[in-house]
Amino acid sequence: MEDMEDLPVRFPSRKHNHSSCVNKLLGDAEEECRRQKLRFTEHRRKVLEIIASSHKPLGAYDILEQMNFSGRRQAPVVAYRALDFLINLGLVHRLNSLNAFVACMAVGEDHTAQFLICRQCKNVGELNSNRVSERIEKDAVEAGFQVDQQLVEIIGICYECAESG
Amino acid sequence: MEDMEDLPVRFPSRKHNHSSCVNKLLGDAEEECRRQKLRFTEHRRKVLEIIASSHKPLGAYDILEQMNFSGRRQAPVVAYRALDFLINLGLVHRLNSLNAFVACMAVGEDHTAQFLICRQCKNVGELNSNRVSERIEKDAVEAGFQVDQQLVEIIGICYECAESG
DNA sequence: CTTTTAATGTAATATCGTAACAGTTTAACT
DNA sequence: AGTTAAACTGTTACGATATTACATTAAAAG
Repeated sequence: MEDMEDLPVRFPSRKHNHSSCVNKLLGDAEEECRRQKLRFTEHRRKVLEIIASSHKPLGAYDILEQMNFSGRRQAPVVAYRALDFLINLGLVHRLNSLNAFVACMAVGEDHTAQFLICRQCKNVGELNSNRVSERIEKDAVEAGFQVDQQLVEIIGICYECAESG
Repeated sequence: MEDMEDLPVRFPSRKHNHSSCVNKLLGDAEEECRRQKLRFTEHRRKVLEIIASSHKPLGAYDILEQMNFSGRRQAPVVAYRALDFLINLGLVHRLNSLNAFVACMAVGEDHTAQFLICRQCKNVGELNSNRVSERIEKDAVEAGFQVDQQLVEIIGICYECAESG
């Protein structure tokens, strides 16, 4: 009989409250940085805020455009440095098929992630299926391969887009 | 009880015969083009040959470098056009995490594919696990997502590299 | 043999990402 | 506090990846 674990998934509804999820993520980031004695600098906060304010993946240069606090245009490396930091902390994920970035939707939950990319509305959701990651791990090992990292990106149509035609 | 289907996997051994796999792939390509009434032009043949001659993923510009038949340097678009063609035909796969390309190892077998990328020897193998693709499909659907395409890239250490330390 | 479709040649440019190095801020330790 | 070491920032330049646009040529279909 099949393992019936619950299947966590987060796909951003069209009507969910953005500002609350941004605030949660900023809070989590602050806490995590305190715990690990890392610095949550202005750039890092700003980049996280920008990414968290959209569930559509943003390119590094999109982010950069929104970083002109002082009217000054930042150099690309500024965005990339902050992104590296946030990715290492697990607060941001990189989507390889899009060269773009999204906020993590399951911070602090010790999760695996597979990304659900809607090619219509462009929103990205996060499937946190241990069944998928375990299946991959097992089959890779059976094939003689030792797994360090899994990248799973699933392209298709989300529930809301399927409904509205 | 668990489904015990066989698990096809191709990881290029250090001592396998390259020229025979190149020839097979070129033959498959010709046949497939005849069937679909598509043109297997010089550029396309050359690009496929270059990719098939290596199990290490090649970037578009690496390929380009090897295309200097006539001493003439080709424009990037030449490589990208041939790559698009070969990818649509299923003869070549793109690895998103590396911005690079590899030859398909299971042409004409109507297969799903997950890529095994060895971070030591840089060879890339192909796991053709229907169990993995079905698990992804099921869990995505259960999460309300309609799947069009799956991208699965697995980074780790291959069997031969694990053996030799 | 002409019409239409597909492929090529060529140039320019867009997009994505990193290296290198000097200067500044922060944290940690006398 | 003053010193040192580590982390972060500013800035410039550049490298790597990929696409657009358009004129030309070759091939297939009628």
